[in-house]
Amino acid sequence: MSTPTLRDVAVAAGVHAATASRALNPATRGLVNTETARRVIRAAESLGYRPNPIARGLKTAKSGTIGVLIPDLTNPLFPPILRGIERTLEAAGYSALVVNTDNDQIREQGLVDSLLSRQVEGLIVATARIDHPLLVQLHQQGVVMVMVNRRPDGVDAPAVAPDDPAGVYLAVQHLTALGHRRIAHLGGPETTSTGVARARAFRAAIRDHGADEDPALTATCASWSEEAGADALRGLLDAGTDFTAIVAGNDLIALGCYDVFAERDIACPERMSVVGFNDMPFLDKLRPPLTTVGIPNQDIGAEAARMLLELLAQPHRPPLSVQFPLKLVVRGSTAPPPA
Amino acid sequence: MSTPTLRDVAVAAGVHAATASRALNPATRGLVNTETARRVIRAAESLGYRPNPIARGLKTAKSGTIGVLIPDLTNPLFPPILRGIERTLEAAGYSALVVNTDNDQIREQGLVDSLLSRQVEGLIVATARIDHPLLVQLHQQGVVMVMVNRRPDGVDAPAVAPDDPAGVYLAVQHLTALGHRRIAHLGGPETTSTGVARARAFRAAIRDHGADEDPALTATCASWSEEAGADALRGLLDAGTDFTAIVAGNDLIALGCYDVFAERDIACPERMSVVGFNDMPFLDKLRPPLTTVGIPNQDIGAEAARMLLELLAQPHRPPLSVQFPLKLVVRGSTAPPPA
DNA sequence: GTGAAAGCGCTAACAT
DNA sequence: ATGTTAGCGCTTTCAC
Repeated sequence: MSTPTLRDVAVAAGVHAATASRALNPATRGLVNTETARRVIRAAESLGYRPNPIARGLKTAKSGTIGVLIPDLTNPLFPPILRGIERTLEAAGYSALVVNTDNDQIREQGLVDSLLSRQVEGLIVATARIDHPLLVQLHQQGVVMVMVNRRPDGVDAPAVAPDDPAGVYLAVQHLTALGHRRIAHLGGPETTSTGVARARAFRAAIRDHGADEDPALTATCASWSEEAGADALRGLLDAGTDFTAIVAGNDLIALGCYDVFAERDIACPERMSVVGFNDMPFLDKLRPPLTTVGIPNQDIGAEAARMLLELLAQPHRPPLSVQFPLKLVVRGSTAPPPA
Repeated sequence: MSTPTLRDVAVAAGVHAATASRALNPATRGLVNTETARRVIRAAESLGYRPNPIARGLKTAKSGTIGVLIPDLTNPLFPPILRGIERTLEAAGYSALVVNTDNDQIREQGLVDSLLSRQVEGLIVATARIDHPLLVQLHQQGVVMVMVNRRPDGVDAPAVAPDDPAGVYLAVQHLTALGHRRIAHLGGPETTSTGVARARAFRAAIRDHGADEDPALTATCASWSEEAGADALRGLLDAGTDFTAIVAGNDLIALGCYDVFAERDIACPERMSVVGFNDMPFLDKLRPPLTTVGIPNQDIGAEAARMLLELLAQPHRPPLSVQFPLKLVVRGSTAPPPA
């Protein structure tokens, strides 16, 4: 009385299991008599037959499953990405096996092992550090993968990422248009490619807009967190550096700035402007609402999944990477500098 | 040169595949000579053998996989729950197959079909509506499941949920202690058990604390969202109802109140206090920071997973439900009523 | 204690 | 166009 098997369907339709298989699979249905096919399909329906992808996978060496490596699902950046991934995979009959690595290399190793032994056909990796030996190794082993947001050195896999430089450019442009000349950057960790890329883009954008190029205006945060952002800002302030605006490496770092503003009674945006990066949810509820660079995360996820599916279909395509355009979301945390 | 199979290990160790299987499985290792077992294990290690759970599953009818139904991963309530689930499953050698239902019944049906055909051993369901025919049906079919947060009528599965009445009680207690007598409730939709339970608990708490029991003080939101919360509050205000504090059905609804406060120039907390429910991230960054009832979501998820595993191990256990204690997080959105 | 053999549900040659 | 056979990688009787 358990779930009916292909054999049951075949018996009910009066055919051999192989024929039933062919009839049920749209790709091979052409090989079988239309009338027989209809009969098999009807039998399958009336029995409530559902194919067992596990058994199929054992035979075809395809699991219909993609592994997704996320560092921390609690970071609001990732759920929309995952959403996009799932939608796309789902439409293609694939499922996502999602794991949280907690940015822990040991954990990651174990989780990847587990994914691989579960026969995932490919990996979508949103956890890349610049130096990422595990990924290099997997890539060499021929594991098909697509990177999201970041691409480590030495891994020649396609990546889909926001166009960070363009985003930073938008932020700096906005601030200089408001009249700011001394703009600080609170960058993400130098161990992340995102951190490095945004910092580099910041320097270029400052130059392009003719603002002050002062190395003292750049600080690096120990992590992408409020605390690290607050620490970095305190450092800048304590050093006596003079500036009227901040481009934060991401929204969390910008939130850290808010903490310091409260601590030291700095009026935002009157005395200091800040721009975040990511457009996390609920930023519009802050006081002041945070001006930030918005990233189309769901689209990015969807594109990553699309690319992976394509790569699986055509293993020898050149790995093209794509960059998504960003948009500045202007809210209340930016204003002209104090006179 | 692909990944080594059990047979390869067996050959390397000079034994039969069956023996290798026994040696590698801790549960059956006792059946085999200690020395042979050691040899097999060594061979497995040196070949980098990793068992194929798919093949194992085909034989044992166990996939090592649990389906998790989430309405919307973008809702910050769910990532921590999922975190707790994954941690627990992972420790037990299980993996989670996570799907977003978008609260869409058709979609949900399809996703559940897909999970079931992927042979999930059980379901953790965080999407329950009060009336949920699909779950009733699955439950009748003997699908093992555990509910998170809500339990629909007619489904006799264990549930792990926050102790909502206790949370509402804390909120009301806090407000009455501050001196509020006329307290409004902006409840969640009546189609959700959470909405109904919290509204009921609100009335009871009001009575227990001797505050005004006025039916006009209770409104129901069309959904658990900012917009719906704002709409409900506008309705109450427009009706001329008099009150000095609000217990919102959840944080999103409370955020909707903030919008209306801004719209109508109502000072919070001076003229109106609000308490949320859930303690979403970043609530402490709002102006004013939101007082809310905190829910140990990760613990809840972990417990749900634990219960499901237990249920799988002992199918005929009585379905015990558990309720998690909540704590009030007092921030800046609550103060004594205006004099 | 270990090997032989069968089979989980399905699909892909191969044969008819 | 359909049936036969074999086998994916593993576990589990059942013999020995």
